Amino acid sequence: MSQRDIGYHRQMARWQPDARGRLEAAAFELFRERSFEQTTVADIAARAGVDKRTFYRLFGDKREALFSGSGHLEEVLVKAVAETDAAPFEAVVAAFRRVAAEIFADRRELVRMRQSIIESSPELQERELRKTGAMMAAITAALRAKGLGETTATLAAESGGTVFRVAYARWVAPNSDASLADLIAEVASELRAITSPPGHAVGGVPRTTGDVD
Amino acid sequence: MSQRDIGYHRQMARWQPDARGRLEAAAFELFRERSFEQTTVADIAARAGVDKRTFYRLFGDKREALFSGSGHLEEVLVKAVAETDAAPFEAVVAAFRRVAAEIFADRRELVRMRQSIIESSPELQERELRKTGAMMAAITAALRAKGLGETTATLAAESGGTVFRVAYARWVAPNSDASLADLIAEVASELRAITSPPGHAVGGVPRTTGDVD
DNA sequence: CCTCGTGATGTCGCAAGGTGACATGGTTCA
DNA sequence: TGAACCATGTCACCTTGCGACATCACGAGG
Repeated sequence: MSQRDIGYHRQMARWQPDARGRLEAAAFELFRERSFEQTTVADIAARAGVDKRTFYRLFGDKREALFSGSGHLEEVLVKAVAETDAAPFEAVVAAFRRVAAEIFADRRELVRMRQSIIESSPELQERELRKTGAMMAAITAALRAKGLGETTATLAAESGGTVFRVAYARWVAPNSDASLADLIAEVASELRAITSPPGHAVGGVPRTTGDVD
Repeated sequence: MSQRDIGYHRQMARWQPDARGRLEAAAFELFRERSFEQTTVADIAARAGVDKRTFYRLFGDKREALFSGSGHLEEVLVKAVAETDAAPFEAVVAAFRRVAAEIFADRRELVRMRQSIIESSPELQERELRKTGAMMAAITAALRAKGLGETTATLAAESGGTVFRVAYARWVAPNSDASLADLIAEVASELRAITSPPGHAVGGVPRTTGDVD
């Protein structure tokens, strides 16, 4: 069943190395070939040459195979937020622009494929929502660690996240060619315009101190 | 097993009426008594006096039993947004204040119980995220129907949603007694403060007027 | 060189989520 | 009276996920 007859080359370990990587790759391929729903964990394991049980030991559940990179992303984001000393919202936007350049910039095609997989499955959409939610929470925590109040921190993190999601959606869209970092800057500016006081004057906010708890 | 000795009063249908309502109630009770994970669909069905298969015909999946009201909520929200003619962000905030008064105001305790159930289960959290996401999409659509651009509509809807979520979290919190509508107004004003243009020379975004698609 | 422990895997079995197909029996209308 | 209807119950089955136990290469000692 598995490949026990390998072992004729150097290392010659009992099992081929990087089971995790092979499983991620197998899952990605299969989700594209068939769909997420029509791919069985057994299928993924088979293509990766391991047992179904091994898949679960490495991933927790079928969806996780597509979200392995989110940990790293969160890490970079939190560090970026912690290191800057700009105002909360600006700090978060800057952090997103940084990951845009450091992590996403060179992977547009890959991101597009991944996105199309996610969009085809409600289950994956839910998981993505949870992952981004966790990232927002991490950013909020990082902001709070800098002395900000709960509400201010949450609002800054969530708003920044909204800006990122909108920019990201545009970036991933078919005929888009602008850089993600630029799109983020644009969207952030639009958000400022939209939330500026009812009247009109997009400039000076009429007081409304942001004094939080 | 099912409903044994009923049928002595008027209608006397083959089955007790409102299977859906009984299932929702049974689920709510059981999720509180044990937890979501430790409650089986079979348990819920048994308590409601119907078969497991009936549960699935009415709900789609186990989580759905807790989110039946979201349809109504979305409906009211969309209508409120469609009927006003205020600026986008203000329109969304106003819509949320309306549902706060019309739907949530009298149900704080129930909402608290429900929230504690959701917070104890990752699966339910994911589902809630998806439901709120769907509501934001509906609001975005309502805004677009009024002639707004995709980005503006999305940003207004999402920002309004963020304001609502933060206010809601405060409202549901243990020692809170302020009204949800008031909290929403407060939080909205804080968001305006946070996103108002950087003091002055912080991070002037390069150009990028808020010109939407 | 043998032995034992360790760790990543494979095997087995099973509870629970979810679904298709078909059986049932009140209700309604011709 | 009878047929079409329709919400339910029944049954069989697939898949997800997990606990428990068996394996076996590899490394540390004796």
